Amino acid sequence: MPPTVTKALKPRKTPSQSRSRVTVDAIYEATIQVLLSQGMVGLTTTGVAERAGVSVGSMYQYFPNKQALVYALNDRFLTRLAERVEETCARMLGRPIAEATDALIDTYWAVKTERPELTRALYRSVAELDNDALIYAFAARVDRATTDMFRHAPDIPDDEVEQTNLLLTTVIYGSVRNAFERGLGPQEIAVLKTGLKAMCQDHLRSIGS
Amino acid sequence: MPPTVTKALKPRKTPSQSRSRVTVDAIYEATIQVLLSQGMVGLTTTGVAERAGVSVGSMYQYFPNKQALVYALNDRFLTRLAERVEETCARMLGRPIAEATDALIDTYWAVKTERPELTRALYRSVAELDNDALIYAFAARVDRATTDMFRHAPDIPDDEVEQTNLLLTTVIYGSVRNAFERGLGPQEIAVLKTGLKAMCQDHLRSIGS
Amino acid sequence: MPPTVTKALKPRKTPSQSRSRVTVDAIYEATIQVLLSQGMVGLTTTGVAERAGVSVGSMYQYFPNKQALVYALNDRFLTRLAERVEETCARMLGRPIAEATDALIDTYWAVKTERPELTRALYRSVAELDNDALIYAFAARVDRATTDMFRHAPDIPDDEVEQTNLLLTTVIYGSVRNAFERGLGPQEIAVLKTGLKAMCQDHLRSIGS
Amino acid sequence: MPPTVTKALKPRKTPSQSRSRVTVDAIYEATIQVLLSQGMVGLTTTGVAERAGVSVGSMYQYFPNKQALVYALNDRFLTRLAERVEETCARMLGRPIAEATDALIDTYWAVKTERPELTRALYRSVAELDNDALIYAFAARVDRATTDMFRHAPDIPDDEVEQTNLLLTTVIYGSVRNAFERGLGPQEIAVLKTGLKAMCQDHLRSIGS
DNA sequence: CATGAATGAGAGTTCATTCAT
DNA sequence: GATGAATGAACTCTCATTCAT
Repeated sequence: MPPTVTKALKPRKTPSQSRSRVTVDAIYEATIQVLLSQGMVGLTTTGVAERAGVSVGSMYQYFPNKQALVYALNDRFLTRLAERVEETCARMLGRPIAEATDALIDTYWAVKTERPELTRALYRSVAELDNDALIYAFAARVDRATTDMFRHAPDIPDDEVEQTNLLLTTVIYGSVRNAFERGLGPQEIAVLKTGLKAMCQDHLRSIGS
Repeated sequence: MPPTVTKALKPRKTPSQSRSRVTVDAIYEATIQVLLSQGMVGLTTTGVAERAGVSVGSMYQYFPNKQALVYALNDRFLTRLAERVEETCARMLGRPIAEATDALIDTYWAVKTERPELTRALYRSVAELDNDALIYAFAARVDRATTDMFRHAPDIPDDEVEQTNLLLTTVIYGSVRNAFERGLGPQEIAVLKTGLKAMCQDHLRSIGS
Repeated sequence: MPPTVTKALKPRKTPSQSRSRVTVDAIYEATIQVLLSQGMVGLTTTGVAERAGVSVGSMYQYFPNKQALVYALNDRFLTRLAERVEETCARMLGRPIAEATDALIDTYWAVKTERPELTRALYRSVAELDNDALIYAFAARVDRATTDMFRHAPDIPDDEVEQTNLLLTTVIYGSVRNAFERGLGPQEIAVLKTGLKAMCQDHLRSIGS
Repeated sequence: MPPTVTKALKPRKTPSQSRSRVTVDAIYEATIQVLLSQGMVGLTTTGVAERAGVSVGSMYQYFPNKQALVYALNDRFLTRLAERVEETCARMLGRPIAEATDALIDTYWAVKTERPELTRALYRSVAELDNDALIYAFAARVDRATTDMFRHAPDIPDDEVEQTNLLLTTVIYGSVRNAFERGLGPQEIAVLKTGLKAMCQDHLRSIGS
């Protein structure tokens, strides 16, 4: 059911010259700024270009259309996220499942905490259809990493890996997202993190016996 | 941080005459149809009016502007959701916390399952800023109901109610949402539900001792 | 080899209400004015709308895009032309070929003379690809009429009709067009008309014997 | 009524160095390619430069603006055409008018047949106003040649030369153009050529007596 | 001289909203 | 009240042209 990309959404060219690099980076940053301050609705091409101190024409030299801007942002963000998760999973290969899960939560939480507003802004931007494909792709990528991690854990039977992975990731990702969308204070956030970890541990202990 | 409403978003009047009622309902339904088939981007006033078999002018008789349409939809949906939760909470007043939690999950899950695509469409529509206020309001309302339920549970100390409520609701709402956004099959969905319930029970048992 | 139409080029709706009629007519006339004074290059949607005393939005209510404007103009013009030719052909059914040819030249010449600048402007506008289809269609229509006329002439063998028709129409249409494109004075034009008629007569006499 | 040139349309300099020569030729050829494949609408400066394997900047070294490109193309083509006609006329000096006319038709037809699509493309490009001047100039040049040829024919009275020239050239040029614009097959084209020649001969015989 | 990134005026098009009928 | 034609600000995107490197 993953939707198909109907438009060119990738940057026209990977910028290598220094001048281009600066321009592209300015555009990225401007897109984030505008997205945060005006939201998806207020994200206009001229607005972004202006904020980036660049002409519209220049922008279109690197991004074939408006969607490509947001797409690129999501791509960057998700790539970073996926890399982080993969890193963690690699580091936790062979460790007991409880430890692995804890590490996963830590990693996920950390990424979200780094630029929380950007995270929220991006979640919303996904409404523009074509990004769905991107999301699915990254979900699959991350899924592969965590599944692998769990499969190598010494304390979980092979035939439970899939199911456990599905449950844990769904609960973790969903809870983390929700935690950050509720506009809570840092204290409550901290409490939630501890609670989530506890819940997972309790459950793992319960099925482990 | 809750955003403030800057526009008139409510329907101009509560329609009481029968003819109006029909018109308004047609508009509601048309909005849903368009939202589902075209997404937020393709939701135009003329499009909705046409689908509803009503003139744009008439539509503006009942909804002062485009946002009001989506606002009303969210309002309806959230009201129904809140009522259902409140109902459950009332029914579970005084019951042990494990039972109460189970019932909460069942209720929440049931509401989502009823019109899953509409649910997703609405989630996305929230991107239009002003609906945030609505969401916050309903979150608070539902929170009051669940807190109340947990406070009357015989097996939980008063000073843990707030925390437990925050954790459980965050995890439940987040997980349920995530479960439905992943585009999973019914089997996996069912597995997830069972798993989520188990996790909550395990945790409650753990802190209960 | 006739090109295919790739866009909607026809007016959105045939205007029936009086207000619409006025609007559409104003747009037609404005398009002609702009086409004559600025040429195809200077024909902008806002320019036409302004000249017509109408908002761009209104224009787009009746014409789905810029091309449709020119398309409509060509359509109108060619329809009128075709009707005139068909009329003449009908009137000349059964007449000797010499007379028929003379009448055809007169008709064609008359149409061109009526609004010569418009004629030239339209010829040029055809450069916009999709109008080719229109041209082909009308060429075929007119061809049918003239072929029919010649077939009913008493003084031409059946197996020469096709060829004679092709030659005469090619020469007549081409010559008339060229005559008007050279920017000649009325005197020279008149001389040309006489000369063209004479040429055709001479040839017919020659092959008739 | 001949339009006036408002912009610099000629190449900046006559290229004499060998490197320049190659560049300019590449640009010429690229312009033709693009014109044929994309039409006048798709003829962009960057597109041509790319096809020519040259930077836009370089192109502007040789052609002051976009129009100059098309202008140069027309210039080249028309010059070749004029030269061919002048050649024929020179060769036919003093020959009887019938022969001369036949040769003229042959020449004109041959030029058109050589690169028919280019011919059509150029005809269309003329829509860009300023080329009109060019056309008029060449028309006059060719006219001079043919008039001269006819004036030296032994079998036509001096006071009929002008008129005959006007008629013959108008009919020939118009018919040839039309023949090639109708999208006919080679057979029909051949028939037309024979027919056109016959018509001219018949007429000349008729006025000659 | 060559390059091609940068420019930005201006084009086509959409759509929320109004108001004469 | 109902209608839907009219409005026009705002948006996305193109492309001829320039000029620092």
